[in-house]
Amino acid sequence: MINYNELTVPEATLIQKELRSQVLITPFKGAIHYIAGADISFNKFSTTVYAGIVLLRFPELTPVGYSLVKKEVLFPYVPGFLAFREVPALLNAWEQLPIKPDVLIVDGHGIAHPRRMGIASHFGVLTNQPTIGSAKKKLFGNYEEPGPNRGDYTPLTDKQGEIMGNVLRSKDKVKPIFVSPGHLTDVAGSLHTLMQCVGRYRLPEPTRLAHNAVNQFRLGTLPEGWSESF
DNA sequence: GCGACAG
DNA sequence: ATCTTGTCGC
Repeated sequence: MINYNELTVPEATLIQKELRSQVLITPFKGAIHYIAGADISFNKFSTTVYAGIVLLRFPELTPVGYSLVKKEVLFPYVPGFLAFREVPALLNAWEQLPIKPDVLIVDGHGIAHPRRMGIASHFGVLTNQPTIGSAKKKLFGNYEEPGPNRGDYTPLTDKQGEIMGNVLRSKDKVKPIFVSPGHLTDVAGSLHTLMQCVGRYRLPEPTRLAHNAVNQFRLGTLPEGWSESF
């Protein structure tokens, strides 16, 4: 694989345009037995990132274990190019998983991106894995504010009216989250699956647990590697 | 030129 | 993303 650390933004843009043709937006078939959440944590001004993937049983959402990996990253955070900063470390965490989930939820957007290549789509294409993008803020597109109750949602569209994903109120009266298909699933399917992952918090369980895990890892409370004890 | 801008 | 205490609303 290409070394993302030495890329320029123009070069990264070319890679996104190439990968874009490989993204497959199609209804997800089959049952989901395992689902996972991926996230990254780091200290401000540091080049060390702490990546993690938490595996859960589905639909119970009971955690099975987590994969934690530390890595040096030089590519800076540039809106629209998050994948070049976080994907390398996440791939290492992915390789370390003893069981691959049927679907992976990534913290960021899927095709709701200027070039349809958000981090969830990027990771999905590289691993040939069904992925869903779940972000806390909009990156690209237009939408109407969804209703105030849990479960209310509105479409996120591009400048041509094409629906890229949905804006979902995951909890009563909290800021909505942005859900879009990454790879090997579609807009309706990604929303449906994600809704089944929302518990009593704003963020879906896979993402929330992954966020907790990488933070504990960064702070030295959890060890690197694969572990089944929480 | 101006506003927007995942983590 | 991370750093942070109290504070407002349900």
